[in-house]
Amino acid sequence: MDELTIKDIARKCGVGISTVSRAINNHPDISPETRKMVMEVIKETGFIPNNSARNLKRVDAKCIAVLIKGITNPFFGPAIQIIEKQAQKKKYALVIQHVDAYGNELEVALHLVKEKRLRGIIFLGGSYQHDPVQIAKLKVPFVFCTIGKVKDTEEKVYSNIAVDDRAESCKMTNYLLDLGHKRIAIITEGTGAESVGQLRLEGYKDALTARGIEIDEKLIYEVKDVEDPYSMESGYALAKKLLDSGVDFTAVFAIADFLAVGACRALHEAGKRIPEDVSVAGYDGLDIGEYYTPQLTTIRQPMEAMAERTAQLLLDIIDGKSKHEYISFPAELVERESTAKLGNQD
Amino acid sequence: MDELTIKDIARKCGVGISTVSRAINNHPDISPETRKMVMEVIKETGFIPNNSARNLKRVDAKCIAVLIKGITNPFFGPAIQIIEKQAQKKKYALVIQHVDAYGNELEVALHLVKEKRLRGIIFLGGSYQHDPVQIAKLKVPFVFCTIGKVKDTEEKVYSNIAVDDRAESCKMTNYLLDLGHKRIAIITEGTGAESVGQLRLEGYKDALTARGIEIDEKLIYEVKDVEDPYSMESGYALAKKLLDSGVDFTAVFAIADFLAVGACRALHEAGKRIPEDVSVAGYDGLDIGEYYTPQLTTIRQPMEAMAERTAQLLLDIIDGKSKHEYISFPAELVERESTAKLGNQD
DNA sequence: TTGTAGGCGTTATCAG
DNA sequence: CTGATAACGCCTACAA
Repeated sequence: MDELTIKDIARKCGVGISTVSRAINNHPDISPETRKMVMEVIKETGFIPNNSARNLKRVDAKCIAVLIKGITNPFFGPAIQIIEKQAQKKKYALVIQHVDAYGNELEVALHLVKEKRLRGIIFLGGSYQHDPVQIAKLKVPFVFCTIGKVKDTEEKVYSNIAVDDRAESCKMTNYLLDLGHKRIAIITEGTGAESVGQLRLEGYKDALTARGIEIDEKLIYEVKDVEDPYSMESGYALAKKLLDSGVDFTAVFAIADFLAVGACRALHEAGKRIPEDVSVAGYDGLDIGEYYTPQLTTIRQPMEAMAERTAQLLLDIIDGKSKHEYISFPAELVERESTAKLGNQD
Repeated sequence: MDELTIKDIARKCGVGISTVSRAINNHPDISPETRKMVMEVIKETGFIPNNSARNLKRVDAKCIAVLIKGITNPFFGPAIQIIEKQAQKKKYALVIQHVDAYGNELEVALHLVKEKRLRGIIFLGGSYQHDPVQIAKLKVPFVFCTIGKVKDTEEKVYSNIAVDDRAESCKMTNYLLDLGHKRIAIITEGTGAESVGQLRLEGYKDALTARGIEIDEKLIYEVKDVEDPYSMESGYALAKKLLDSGVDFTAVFAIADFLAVGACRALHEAGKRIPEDVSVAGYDGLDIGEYYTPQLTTIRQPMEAMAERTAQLLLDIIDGKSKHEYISFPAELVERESTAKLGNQD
């Protein structure tokens, strides 16, 4: 009596096992009364079908997964909600899995596909560079969302939906340059050569180079070897380093809003006013940027729209109604309180 | 050739199925050379055992789960890391599952126990009131972490590790009272009668009542019917309502740091200085409270210590080395910049 | 040390 | 419409 199985239910109902199965799975060929009776007993006894057994046998589970990089990244919160809704609308089950910052999401995906019978996968965040061997092994359609660069091969084997991180980063840097800043420090993330942090750093360099400003390595700070590379703590620590270095700067571009917040605190503690003494810019468009004082100038990624498109695209591909695509979304530079013209502030 | 199974590996190696299984599962009775050979083939072919099949058969999987209330609650980030480490130390696999704010975590737990063969469960956040029928159905040991009230029955069927929300909330209210505030607005969460929001509200009332101050319902604001009840957005909206109501107040106690941040913004926009015009207090001890300007006075829960104790307790109970316990952790009132004496500020 | 056979709980495929 | 029965992929006695 420890674990209830479908057999017990069948016996209790005085019907065959398959009848119970049919009732559970909303199969058409079963009489309404029988179904009702069976369902009643199931409710009474609190029977829960064993998912492992189902996954093992089932071939056509309508199920997709979303793998999220980072245990607890608020950036993806709204995206998940939206994907959930889209999946529901098409009657797909959705499994949500977090992958920690230094984990290999493709690896996790491979395992998950074996365990559940996934029809498709969405990757939220993470690396844009993956082992082609692993990519080849992943037989179900998948789409990366929010993940920058992508090698444009002739035959697309996956989809990608993202903002052009390099260009947007360049845009923000140009914005700061237009405000008159020349000594712009950047706080970026350097966990690996294949993360958005690198793309955003490149965009920064692009902008400076285009204006003929030499890139000063003393103004580049990279988060490394920490559990959460996009934390306020990291931003704070690096901004402190920057301040301590004594190097001259009038603006800080943090490639994530959280980093920007941390940087703001460090600057504040050092007696710098924002934006009067130093301008600070972020990236992502998190809520906190709106509620922080000063409100953060940032690059807002259209997360909702991207998530919706991602889910639709994946579902369409599964249905054979679409091929893989690389889609670039425009981001918006949101001017707020944390940046100002050099020498003529606010 | 679509899906590799243990049989294929066995054939490729020219050994029996069970030999492969033994190699995979680190069984003792297998010759080192055979194991090595098998493992090599597995690596080459990229074979991944089907987890569903394993779960179905296995009885002694060393696996526990942690269920987290809220899709993306940064509050639990550090806790998860710690639990992960403790589990690893004891060679337990850890399944991490998020339950959305309005989902039933016990329900999810029941399903998970069936699917994987869990030895125990940790609940992070969520309701403290559960259907006794469901509780009874959950046959594996489980411990609630961070979840306030608990009915003290003679025979404990689960464990609970938490701060005394009611008392701590009372402490914070008293602190504000001691600063001279009498008109203290509270922003709390009212999603259900069984959440920590209610406990904290009670603590607030306790403090006022003890001082003979009448409770003014016009000062009580509850978040309701939103996807994320602990958001800055909610705090902002309620603080705005409070301001618009024209009711008199000199302090705001938000029962979560995020709510406090939102409230701060609303006050700031209304031209109120913090803490000169209005004191604001939070609860939880999130990072943001430290980096926000002004830094938030808050109740810091010892999340790390609680998480560690939680994991240890659960593992001990599983090993039969301990019985269920209700453990209360002390929280710390952290005085920072957002609160000040009434009429004699900062 | 290794291989064979049976079964975990379900669903799919058949006959009735 | 319903009920047996054979898989699903793996683990585990048990036999060799």
